[in-house]
Amino acid sequence: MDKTSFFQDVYEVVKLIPEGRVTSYGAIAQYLGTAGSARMVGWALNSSLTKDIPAHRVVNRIGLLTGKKHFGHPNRMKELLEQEGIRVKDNRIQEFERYFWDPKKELF
DNA sequence: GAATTGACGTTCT
DNA sequence: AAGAACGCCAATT
Repeated sequence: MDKTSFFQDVYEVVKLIPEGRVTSYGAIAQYLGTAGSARMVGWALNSSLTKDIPAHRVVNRIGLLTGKKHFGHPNRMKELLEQEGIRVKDNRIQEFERYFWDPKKELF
């Protein structure tokens, strides 16, 4: 095993997120066993922007598009989510619980 | 090398 | 109930 490729693990999980689904930083962090370091997930995704990682499917615990500003343009993230059939109001995902994809439940 | 910040979340006050 | 503080760990300055 590597010396904790936290980032790479995050990429794996995010890439496994089905279309029309979303997850939260904490969920990924907990799945990786690094609960509490949800911030690192954000950092990881920051690097994922230049990769093939659909980071727009990852939001904070309340379904708020906190990282929209990192997509180059604030509306980019919202547009991407809506393209997948997810209803987004301002910066908040509607029925977040319904779209929530928990790796601990789906993958575990 | 120390201090600060950051796409969060939990817990204490 | 609402607000403030802390913890996580890496990257940037």
